[in-house]
Amino acid sequence: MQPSDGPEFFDEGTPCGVLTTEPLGRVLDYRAPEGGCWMGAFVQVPLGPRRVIGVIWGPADGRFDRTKLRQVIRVLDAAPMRAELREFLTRLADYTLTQLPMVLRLATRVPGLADGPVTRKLLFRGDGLPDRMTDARTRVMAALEEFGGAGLAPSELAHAAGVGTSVVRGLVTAGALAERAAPRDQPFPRLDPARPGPVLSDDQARAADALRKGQSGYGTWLLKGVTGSGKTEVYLEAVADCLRAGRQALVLLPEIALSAEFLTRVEHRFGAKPAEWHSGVTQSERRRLWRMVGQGGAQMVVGARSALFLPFQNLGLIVVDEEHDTSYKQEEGVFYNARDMAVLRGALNGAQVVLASATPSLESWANAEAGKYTRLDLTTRFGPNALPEMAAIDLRTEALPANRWISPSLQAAVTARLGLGEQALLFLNRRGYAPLTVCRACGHQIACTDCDARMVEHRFLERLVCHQCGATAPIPTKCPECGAEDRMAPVGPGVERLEEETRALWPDARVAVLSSDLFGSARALKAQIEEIAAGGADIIIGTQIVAKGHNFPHLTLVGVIDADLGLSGSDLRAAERVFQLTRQVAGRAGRADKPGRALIQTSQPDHPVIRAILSGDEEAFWQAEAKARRALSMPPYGRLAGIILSGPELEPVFALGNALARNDAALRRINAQVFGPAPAPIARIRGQHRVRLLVKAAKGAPLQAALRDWTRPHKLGTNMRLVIDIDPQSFY
DNA sequence: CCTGATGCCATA
DNA sequence: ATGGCATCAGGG
Repeated sequence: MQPSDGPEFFDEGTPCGVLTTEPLGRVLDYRAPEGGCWMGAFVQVPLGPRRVIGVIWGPADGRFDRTKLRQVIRVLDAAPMRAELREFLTRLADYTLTQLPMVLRLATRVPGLADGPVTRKLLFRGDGLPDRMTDARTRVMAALEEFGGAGLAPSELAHAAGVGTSVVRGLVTAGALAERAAPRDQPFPRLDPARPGPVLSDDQARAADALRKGQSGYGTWLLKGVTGSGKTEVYLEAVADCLRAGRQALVLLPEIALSAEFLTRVEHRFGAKPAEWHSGVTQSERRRLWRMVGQGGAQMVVGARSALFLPFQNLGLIVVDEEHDTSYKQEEGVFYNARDMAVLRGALNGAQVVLASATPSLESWANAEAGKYTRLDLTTRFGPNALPEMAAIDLRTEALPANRWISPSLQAAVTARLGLGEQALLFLNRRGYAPLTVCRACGHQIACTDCDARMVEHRFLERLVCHQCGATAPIPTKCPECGAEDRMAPVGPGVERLEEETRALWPDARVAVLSSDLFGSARALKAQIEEIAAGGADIIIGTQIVAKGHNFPHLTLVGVIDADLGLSGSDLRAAERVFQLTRQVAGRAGRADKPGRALIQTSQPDHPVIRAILSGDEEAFWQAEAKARRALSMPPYGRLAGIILSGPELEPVFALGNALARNDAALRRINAQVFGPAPAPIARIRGQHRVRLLVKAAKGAPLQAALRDWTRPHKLGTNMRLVIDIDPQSFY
């Protein structure tokens, strides 16, 4: 486990480079400890008055006065970090513009790393004879005979014998039982890939075969199949091949999809459950998993995105299930997309990567088109109801009354669903009450004084809000232009106004609105979503956040209020979300045997994207969507970066945003454009005001370097933060 | 990220 | 003078 010499070994007292988990932005030199140390070793080092954790990262830099070097305190009891993982962390830090120590932190987040070898006391047969035998004592010795080959903890032994722990203690004192220290962290039960798998359909067998033939070195697959088509069985065959080759497999699932059901399926296939890594796992299990993964004592890990940073010894396969799920994007601390980073880690480890989804992201679809990924399609559908009934409501022929946005056809459909006790979702990607406030006397439109943008009425806040700069103003009763009293009128719908109309149409229905600005915290939002999923609402009104990886099992009708909004480029992924939402309804219909329906209100029913959605022709949808994105040079045919500024006071945060927007020479050098500043989707989190800018560049442009040059000269005020979000998932 | 040093101000 | 707190630089 520990290399004892060679070029990667540092003899006691010689300088070596240590990367700590403190945000220093550079590797520090230390003298090797007693017994020496080696590349990748986890160590404890003195830093100022403290002791911190680090990893031997390379040879000493040498510029620091050698006589002033402090010594590594000790090498920690953990398998050294392999070169592939060190390279992965370095590349991830470069790509995401995050300080390397922050990324190292992700790979060292394990309880008890700084502790010595963790042992526990186990009992074995002792040499002594007990002074007297009782019935209870006989049972204890018999239980030890039966179960105690590898030793038993006192409580386990007492439990097995059906006696109290005092009986066991008495036998220890008498010498009939001996205590010995044993490592606490035991290997995980072996998985047996030789067990017979399920009988696969032709489709599945073909896909599994292709994966098997590819099992040498790196390669990425896009495994596409509708819900219920058996993607899991296919990739579990890839896991089986990986295990047969003696390598480790990692299956990533969106946090929300991690379920006992999945673990049971693995157990059926391989005879034992895999190791689990996610936020709900206890500290001691996390420690056991982390150590066992590093020693080869865990063959298969099922985990959330952070499992990507585990110290695998011989990683042969990474599966990213539900690869389109937006929760793979971490938008806090280190901003990374676990799906993309899985591909990077796979490449560095010479591992296979399988991206699985019923509705792949356009990014993955395009990578398959470009030949970077190999596509595997499971085409078998089940039942005639696999697709929802989809129809356009042509707003050119079905005229809506003034200030109404729910057409009679949609209204009738919702009423029918409510009668069946099912849920309906009305999708409108516009926050606030009304996007425009107009004077009916003179036609004046209330615009932001600082921006070229109209003020959006937010009745919830009782203010007009500029979505560009975040400025707010009271809702006027008098026209600022002509002075007419009480002639100001809200024009157009936002979700708040749609809620008003909905409550008027269905006064007895329980209506829930999901819009990012109505929630102070992500947690409150998640709680609300879970309540709705459990049936806590009859009608859901939502902006794009409703599509963020959540399933609503009672939902059978989706009404898209204004599909044209998704086509105008205001939100990059709106069309993709409309498409995924309709597919989501399709999944429900197939499983619950309830016919699903999607009604799309549009005034452009002949638009290629709308037509593709209506026809259910997925390839046509992607082709159309790809064409639209290419025309705008948007991802995946262009690059984006979000800049998030935050601080306790709004004004200085905006001032910095404006300064950045003005001084964009470094961006212009690579022909990148900057948009904003605008309030972030969640404009205030934990008292911090958040403002964001968006940078758009061509696909091949050296974006990271330009962003570094651009932001470096700007000094941040106290308590202000600037973070860069490469490939942002959501933005306005 | 922590910590200890520094400096400014409010208070004894 | 003295202590409290906010701000800042340094860490090998």
